[in-house]
Amino acid sequence: MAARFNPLEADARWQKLWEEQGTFHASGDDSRPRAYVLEMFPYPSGRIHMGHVRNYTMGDVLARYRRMNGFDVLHPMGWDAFGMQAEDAAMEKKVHPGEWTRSNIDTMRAQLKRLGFALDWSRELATCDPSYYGHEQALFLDLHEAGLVYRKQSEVNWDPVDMTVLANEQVIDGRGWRSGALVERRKLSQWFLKITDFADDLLDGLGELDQWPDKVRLMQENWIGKSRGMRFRFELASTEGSESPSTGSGRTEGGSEAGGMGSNPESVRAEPVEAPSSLPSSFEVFTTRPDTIFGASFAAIAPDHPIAQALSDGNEALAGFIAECKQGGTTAAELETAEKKGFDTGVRVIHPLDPDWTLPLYVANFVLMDYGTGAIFGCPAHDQRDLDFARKYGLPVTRVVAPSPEEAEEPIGDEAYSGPGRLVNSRFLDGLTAEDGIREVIARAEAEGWGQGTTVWRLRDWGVSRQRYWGTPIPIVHCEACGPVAVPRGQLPVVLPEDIDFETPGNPLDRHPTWAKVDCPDCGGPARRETDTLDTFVDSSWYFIRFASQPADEPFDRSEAERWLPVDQYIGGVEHSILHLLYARFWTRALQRIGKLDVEEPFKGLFTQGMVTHVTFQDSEGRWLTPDEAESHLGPVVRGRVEKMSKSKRNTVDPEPIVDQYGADAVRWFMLSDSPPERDLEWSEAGIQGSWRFVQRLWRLASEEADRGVSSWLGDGEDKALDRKVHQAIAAVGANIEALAFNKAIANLFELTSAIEKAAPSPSRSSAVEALVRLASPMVPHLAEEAWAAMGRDGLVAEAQWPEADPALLVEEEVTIAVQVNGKLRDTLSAPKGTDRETLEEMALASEKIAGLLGGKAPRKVIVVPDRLVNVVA
RNA sequence: GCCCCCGUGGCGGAAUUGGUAGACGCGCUCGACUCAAAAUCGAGUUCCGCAAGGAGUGCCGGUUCGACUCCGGCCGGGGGCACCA
Repeated sequence: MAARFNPLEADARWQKLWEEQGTFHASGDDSRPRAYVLEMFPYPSGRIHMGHVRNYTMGDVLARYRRMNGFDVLHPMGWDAFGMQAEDAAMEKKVHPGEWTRSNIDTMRAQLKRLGFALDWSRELATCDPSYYGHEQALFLDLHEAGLVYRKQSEVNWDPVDMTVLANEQVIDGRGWRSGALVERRKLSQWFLKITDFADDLLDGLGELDQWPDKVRLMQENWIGKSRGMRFRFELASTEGSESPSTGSGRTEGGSEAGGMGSNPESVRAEPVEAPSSLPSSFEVFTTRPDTIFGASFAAIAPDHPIAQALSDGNEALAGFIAECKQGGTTAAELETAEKKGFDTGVRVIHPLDPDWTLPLYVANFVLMDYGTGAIFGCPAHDQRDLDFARKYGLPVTRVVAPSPEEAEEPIGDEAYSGPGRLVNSRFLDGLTAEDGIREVIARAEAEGWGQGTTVWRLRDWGVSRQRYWGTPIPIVHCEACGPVAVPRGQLPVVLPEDIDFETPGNPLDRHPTWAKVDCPDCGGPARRETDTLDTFVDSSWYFIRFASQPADEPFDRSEAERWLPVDQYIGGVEHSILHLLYARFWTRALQRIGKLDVEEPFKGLFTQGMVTHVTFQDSEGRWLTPDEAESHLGPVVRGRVEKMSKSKRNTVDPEPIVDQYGADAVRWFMLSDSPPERDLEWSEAGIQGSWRFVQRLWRLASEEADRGVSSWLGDGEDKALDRKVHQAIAAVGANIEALAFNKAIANLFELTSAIEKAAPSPSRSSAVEALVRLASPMVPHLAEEAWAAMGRDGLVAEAQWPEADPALLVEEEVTIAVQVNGKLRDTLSAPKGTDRETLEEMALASEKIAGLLGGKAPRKVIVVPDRLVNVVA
């Protein structure tokens, strides 16, 4: 038997055999229980990186483990193949996005295959293939028919140089990430999916996802952002008479006389301005704290609120203020330090619970048009922003919530009080708790008709239009006569044209000479195709369904898909916690609502793995160096932080040469060892070498056993201690794989390996080696097959049974009992498992050390935990 | 600002319901084999101490016979969200 395991030769041989035999094809129609294991499919950006290797290795171990435990396993792979990078490449390298993408897919597929993943390649799909996106277009039309798709004008980030819409993530400090041009807000007609229809379901559904990380559920909960509260109307006070507000005060800086128009001589001779006639007589505000309504001291509206717009007509000061608000930076840091600014419009509004009480109306920079109603009432005593604002503009601050009756008149200082308490200074609400107060005010508002209880969501409908070429064409035709018309099903897929040009910025579909020109499917008149494509998140919102079932003539077969779904274990990066996972959940529920698929949640179990990190190096001028460069660099080198592998920091490690050098198994082993899978894993040369040594160690053990052959069965009889270790390892490795605690499963395997190495030859030892090979096979499958064959076992270890742990062998016969005095360890003793309390106490007190420490005195108390410890309280 | 997670040897990290802290790996030290090296094997490796012994899971306090684990208050690191009314 070869002294060393040679992965260069063995890996390919086994990979070929698995492929030829279809070892990892999902059957889907036999009697075995089914398991669907899925990792987030990759974007074909060029080459596989270590993050992929880690992600797919984890899924692979689980998939192989499930197969060995008698499951029919679906473990597919595909390509999230649409996206902007391909267009960027087209512009930079003058290659067609499709060509670039497909060639990347070929490269990456070959790289993945070299890692020996137990994937069902017969189900491979790429979202850029018309045989995929054509079905997506059909589903889009299904949702459209069901009223879950609509079109509306919406503001987008427009890059005037690249002539394209940018995602929020592509706007950096107000500029396009590529062109550097100042981004404009433009109104465009966009297609939207009604995800808000499902807001409550998506929120409630989180409660059922008990196999999801709490962190992800929390992030989705915050993203959906449900706020219960009340909407109510403020009537504008009459604008006639000396209180005429129409010119506004124009003050944007603080003044103590709030709304003190009379002091401004200009206002006296102000012409009666037209504003009131074009002004609505009332507007709505939203609040989560209707109980604090008697603490109101002002109302404020967003700069782009219709009333603000109307008032700014002919009021230059206000128009200027509004313009100023729009210029503000949008970065987190800028917002945090941004000053609360307002503009007193001079208009007054009537308090809904007291017609004689009016409040000044401000336009304020911190009120957002796209949340709630774009208008608020300010209650400075109990909201920090309102308090800052009130202090600045000299508005009254009235406490209406007090933690105790004694503090009812306690003035508010620099901090708003948002804690619990009872209502004060609030007329009929006095004495109520906040909750009761909220209920009471809503009840009264609803009875009197000026407001109602309501729920406001942070979640917005999903805008799916992208002014891009490399995406799924939206299957709609715009007819001059009929408006937007769905492309008839028989004409799907709407295929992207291949002959396009990227020389000019903008969407090539728009400029294509013929593609968009069509006849209206309804009236036959002249029409134009929708040239926007779908957000690529749509592509990834249903690929897991297509994996489960892929008929040619429809997106999926319902009963076949339902047999596999939901995905039992989904594994991927935490960066997809919100968007991808929320969209996929929405899409699945939408399909359920329209009766296409009876699945509520797509992913039963979710696991988010950590990143692969590596040290960074910089030279004296701050330039990033690769580890190789750092070694040979002549000047001083600064060893930087351990960071996520990235091209810009030059600390990436390409998996392929590593596989060339050490083989797939060593790489896989390293990806699983050391760090818990949810945390970051630091790549290191020492680490991969350690893995390589283990692979060889395992091989030595197996090949020695194979060489020894039948003679070992004539050995020294059973080795009970080793048998125990084997069965404990069987139980532990299995439990740890199921818990996705791969690092612990690895530790179990190390331990078993050491135990076997130390054991003398015996039948026990031979079967221990066989068990070890089976237990390690999900992690190091090539080596395991090689060892399995060398030991003369039939078939593939990939198809072998996972060994069964004998419960009788899981417990030790002799246990070590800790003996403590006052909780401190002083001695240990050995006793048969299950020794009774009295005996253990006697044994402990008989110990010389313990007797010495007690100094002849009787213990005050003795605590005995059977099979664990005796604690003597002196 | 709000929310969440995490602080354990030189390093990555183990530790069922509170019950022998440091499993396992990396690194390091010593030894064996070797002309030598690599590979491999053996022993050791929390800290202080020759030892007996003592201290020890970010810090301070509490509950308990007993706390890495539970509670309160700090400090430090990471992540998410954000003028969300």
